[in-house]
Amino acid sequence: MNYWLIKSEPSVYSFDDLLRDKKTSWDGVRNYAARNYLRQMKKGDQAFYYHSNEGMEIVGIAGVVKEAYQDATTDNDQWVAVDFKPVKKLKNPVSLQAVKAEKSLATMELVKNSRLSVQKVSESAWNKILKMSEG
DNA sequence: GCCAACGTTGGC
DNA sequence: GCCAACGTTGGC
Repeated sequence: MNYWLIKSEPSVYSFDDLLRDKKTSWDGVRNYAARNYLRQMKKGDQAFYYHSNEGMEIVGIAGVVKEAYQDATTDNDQWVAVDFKPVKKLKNPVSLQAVKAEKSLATMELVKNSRLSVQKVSESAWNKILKMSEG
């Protein structure tokens, strides 16, 4: 089981939108690094849902319900989409600021490469952030 | 195959 | 709204 982090601008598609829709297709990714992560995702994997630009915080957890398939928004078969469902909303969102302030999380892609829209999260970072969200 | 120019993302 | 950081494109 792997852990991930997916980013979206809440004005475009927020975690609340996902809660309302029950399921969404994560398509339109046009970045190779992000695409490679999408391809590695397995059904049941979980991902932090991060709001970029507005909020700048991890607000919830989404789960993979359908593994990588041809992205319907393009004919180019090198791009893929993954389907997610909402798992749960975090009790307390974990802000980028809080992640940055936590030394053990300094190596996260969220901190080091803020532009990557799909990221991998280590198990220890995952557990750490979960703990922070409960506090 | 290198690298300058350009476009986009996202934090501030 | 600005701009740094990064990825992509395209000329050579």
